[in-house]
Amino acid sequence: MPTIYDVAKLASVSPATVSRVVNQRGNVRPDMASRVNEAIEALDYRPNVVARNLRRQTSAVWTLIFSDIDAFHFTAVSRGVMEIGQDVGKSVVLCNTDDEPDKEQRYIEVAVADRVAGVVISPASESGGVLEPLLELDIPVVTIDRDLPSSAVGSVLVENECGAEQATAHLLASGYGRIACITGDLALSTAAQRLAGYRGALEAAGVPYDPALVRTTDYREAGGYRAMSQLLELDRPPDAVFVANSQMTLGALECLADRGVSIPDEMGIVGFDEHPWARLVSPALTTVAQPTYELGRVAAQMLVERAKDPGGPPTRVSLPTELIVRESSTPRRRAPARQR
Amino acid sequence: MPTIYDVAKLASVSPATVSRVVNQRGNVRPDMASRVNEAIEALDYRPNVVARNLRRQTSAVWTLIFSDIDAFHFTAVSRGVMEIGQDVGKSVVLCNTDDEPDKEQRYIEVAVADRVAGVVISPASESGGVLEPLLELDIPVVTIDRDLPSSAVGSVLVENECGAEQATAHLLASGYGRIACITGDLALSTAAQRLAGYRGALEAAGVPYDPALVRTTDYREAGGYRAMSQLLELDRPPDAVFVANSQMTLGALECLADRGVSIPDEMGIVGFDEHPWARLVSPALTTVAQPTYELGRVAAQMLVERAKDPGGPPTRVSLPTELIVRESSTPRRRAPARQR
DNA sequence: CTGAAAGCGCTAACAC
DNA sequence: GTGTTAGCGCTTTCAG
Repeated sequence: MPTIYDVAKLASVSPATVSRVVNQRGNVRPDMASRVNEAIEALDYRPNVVARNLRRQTSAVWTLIFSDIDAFHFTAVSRGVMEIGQDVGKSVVLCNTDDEPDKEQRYIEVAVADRVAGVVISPASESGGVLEPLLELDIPVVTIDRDLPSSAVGSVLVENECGAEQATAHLLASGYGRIACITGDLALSTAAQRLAGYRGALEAAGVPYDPALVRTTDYREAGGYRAMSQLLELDRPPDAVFVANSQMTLGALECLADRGVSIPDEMGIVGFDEHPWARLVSPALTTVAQPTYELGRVAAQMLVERAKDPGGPPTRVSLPTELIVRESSTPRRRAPARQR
Repeated sequence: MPTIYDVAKLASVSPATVSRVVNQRGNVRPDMASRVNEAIEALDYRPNVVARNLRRQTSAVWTLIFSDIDAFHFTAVSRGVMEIGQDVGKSVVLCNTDDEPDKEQRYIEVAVADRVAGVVISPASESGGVLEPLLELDIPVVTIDRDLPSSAVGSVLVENECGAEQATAHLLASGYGRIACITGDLALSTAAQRLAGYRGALEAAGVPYDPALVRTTDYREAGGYRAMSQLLELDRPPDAVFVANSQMTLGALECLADRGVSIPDEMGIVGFDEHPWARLVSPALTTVAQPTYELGRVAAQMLVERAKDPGGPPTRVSLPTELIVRESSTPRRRAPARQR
């Protein structure tokens, strides 16, 4: 592979001049420039970005560290990030922590060692400390999805509470009376906020809060199935359920299908997270859509802002959700609430 | 940020010794080693991988270039790659070409400039040439999903033809008589192979091939919808359909729902690609499952093999599919084929 | 406007 | 077993 010296020699100029041509900095006499370009062409020269980065003390890489396992969320967010990345010449390296703090820490170590230009992370460990090494190096960090208490970092979140409240209020308005909530580990801000939204809606409607109707489980499909089946075994089972993420919603739907519970008449359901298949299950599923793609874009945007102005205070934004009403929450005629 | 020299000074040793300790190469007297480690600790030293890579002329990055847009396929494959990557200390940078050859080329340029350690790519342009720059630099390349004619590169494909044949044969065996096929642009090897499998099954069963029953469209949801609706408008519409990818399957299902065509009695359907929601649509969808995760793992594995033995001939493997039979292709009683 | 030269931080011969 | 030293390929002052 030819180096900048080979090009310089062939074009009978100094490497500095070649560098100027390649990077379009400083002024170079047109005839020299074209001589250089010819040499580059002739040798098929390609600048070595590793060397450039070492010299410039910069990097053209962002790290995207994901804890979530949902394929759609993940894909949409990373697309958002990559899109902005492409505009500003950044590559995106992807890391999946599977929600394991160990893995998360390892990936952060790697990001530090690589001196990456920025990190977007949905934290697995919701305690601040993990990000320290990054911050020490002044590497811009933006958290997404989940909040971090201590953060001196940017964050772009979703209005989970508001979204959950809307969903629950909608179920109420549709005539359901005993509404359950399946959510995740309350140590996760998303799970806690979505539960809070659920409670908020009940309160606002003057419906008493019944802890028996709330299940916290892991954010997986199996958890959703289990939680739903427990709810059905209650003495006074619910007549509707708000499920706080899409994987648990899959599980819950499956459980309802297995038990032969008919939606939306015997049981109304609203799930968090929009998916291509939401329209296709029958009845079509009402969902709380997150602006996933935007999430990625905004986070990436913050990274570039922060790189421009490292001094400024970190930005924190919260993006709105959208309730998409379909059939699973809109009974033709409300069945009377079951009494035992 | 402290450098290796700072550590050396503090530990009163030479930078070479620090390097030896950090990389665990060569022998270092234990007492020195611990002095070095203390200094590392004290200064919170973190090796600069950029400098190391420049010196060693290596890189710890793989590039994964994707043309496909399907979130599940994409996620599963990249997980497979990342998993192996983590085992061997490689980071994975992700690129999405949206099937645009321009973007693909740009990403390849970047991979070259970064001197990455390997590239996994599902080619957007199915002509070989694009990979030249990579091969010139002896960067190991493995193609996935799609085949490249000219390839001096490794490849891991899926037995598309066989999978499609099984799917079609299954529809035949279930009693369907007029089976249609919705596939993608035939310039894509996957689309062509899946069509070939369909034809193969018909032939094997002695069923005449009717071009009117074959639709080629883009691999998207809208294309599937359109194709399905055209098929329904035929003088003699099909009584079953094999759809060559998941996005088009979504579209086709939607169309069938809109038209009130009942599955599986009026219309049987089998889709390529397995998804979490396949069980949940009703009736549950019969699919041809690709070993997506394996695809990624095997491709990554090839990258490491190839790095070990750059001389050897490129490996080419083809992974089997699995037919997952559900309700959408298994009518209770076969309705008599419609006559016009 | 161009060239010489000094590093960026690290590793690997090569001496000792 | 350890230290010295010369680069990896590039950019960027600083002179000219």
